[in-house]
Amino acid sequence: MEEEKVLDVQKNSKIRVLLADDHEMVRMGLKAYISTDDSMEVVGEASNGRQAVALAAALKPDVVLMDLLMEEMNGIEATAGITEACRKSGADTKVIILTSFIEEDKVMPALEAGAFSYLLKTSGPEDILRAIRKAFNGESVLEGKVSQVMIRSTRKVKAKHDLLTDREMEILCEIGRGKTNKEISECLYIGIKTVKTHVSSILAKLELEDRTKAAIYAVKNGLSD
Amino acid sequence: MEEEKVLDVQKNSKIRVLLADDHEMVRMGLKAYISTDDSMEVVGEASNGRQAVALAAALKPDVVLMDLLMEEMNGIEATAGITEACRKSGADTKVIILTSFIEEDKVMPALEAGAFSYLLKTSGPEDILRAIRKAFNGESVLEGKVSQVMIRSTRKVKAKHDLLTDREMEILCEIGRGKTNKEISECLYIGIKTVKTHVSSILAKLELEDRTKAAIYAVKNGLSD
DNA sequence: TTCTTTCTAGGTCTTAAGACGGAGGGGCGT
DNA sequence: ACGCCCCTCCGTCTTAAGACCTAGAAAGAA
Repeated sequence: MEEEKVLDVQKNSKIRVLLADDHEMVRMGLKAYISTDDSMEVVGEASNGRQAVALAAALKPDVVLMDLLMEEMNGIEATAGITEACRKSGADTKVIILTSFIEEDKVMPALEAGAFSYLLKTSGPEDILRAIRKAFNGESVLEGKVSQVMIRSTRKVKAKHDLLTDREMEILCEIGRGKTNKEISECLYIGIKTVKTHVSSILAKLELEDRTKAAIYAVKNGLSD
Repeated sequence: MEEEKVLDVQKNSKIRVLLADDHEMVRMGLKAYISTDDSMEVVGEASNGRQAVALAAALKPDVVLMDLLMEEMNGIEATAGITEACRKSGADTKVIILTSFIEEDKVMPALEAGAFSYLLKTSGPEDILRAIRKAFNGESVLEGKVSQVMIRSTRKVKAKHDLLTDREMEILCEIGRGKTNKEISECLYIGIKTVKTHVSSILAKLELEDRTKAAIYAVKNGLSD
């Protein structure tokens, strides 16, 4: 019995892990470490978000270790894509965010996108292996500082700016790039009066007083690159 | 002849590499990869800048792979420390900066501190091994984008905003927090006219057109928390 | 169809912003 | 003592910003 179970773990039910990180080096490090643990194995590697989603759909891994900063498609979008695909296919893939910094504004979006755990790369490899095992068993792990951030974020709930219309978002982005109403009207091929109208409703919706505050909002929320 | 040289490389003069990165994972990845190359070996690992300097002094490695973001002492300070120690001891340790992002403001300081090469972690491991060999042979490698940044940085040399006076910096910070002239005048206990004067000279010095652009500048340069 | 939302735009009015020029006092180096 | 820079403030003038109100066209939902 006992032996069978062990065999099970070793042969049939190793935890299947997909790595998603654009740094080959990081993937190697993770792979090297994961390979030292008999209960899990790396079944695939993705170097960008798009690949991660595709591989997750194809491989149906138990766990995805996901970096947030990737080209093509960032980790949050990829996480959303994977959980969405899971919901449809009935698979049960847990996404563990594994990133370098606490980017306050990315913790909540990541969790909303369906991330199961959130770890920092500063955690030792042991922590990561533990998190993989826990995720497989349905237990979520949030790095210490993450929960603090969550508490601060809970009352925010949602980004205010998603009550903006598409057009308003465009204009907010331009404000965040420092453009004047006139410049915005020229680059969007609309009248300056129209721009003013949009700006007014942006300020009202975001509860801000002037375009300068709107620009700061845009920059801090990464809306204008 | 040829063979002797090869033997030399394999037996006596493996390139001795010191790793300095606070992520154990990254060190593992690098170590794994370097171990696949017979011409080099990892002789030590440091998880912060202070350790890196100490180990470099003790081990006198040929090459140090140095991350920029570390606790205790950052990569730039550590690089400066190592090159300084080298100069005194006559050792010839090459420091290769290996970091995640192009942080424009850190490229030049790193090179000034004595960094020999500058690589991004997005480079594949092959590039890194190549850079190690090249560094050992006295050949410097700058990742593509780095040279572009250098060109852009050469004329800047310094951040524009350090030609601002103390008072102007204070006011720029407040602008970056979204305050109006009136609010600034109140919180600094000066007249609104005075604020306007300062704002005008800030805009002139930074070559910006309005306070919104100044606010964006402040936020992007992290001047206003 | 009707109602609602979004995008467009015009008019009017108020005010914050910023340019430009002048000016006095204080600190600091030579 | 003199010049230079910094901080302070004044007045004037122009214009960009933004509030507030109105309104038409198009698209989509009820």
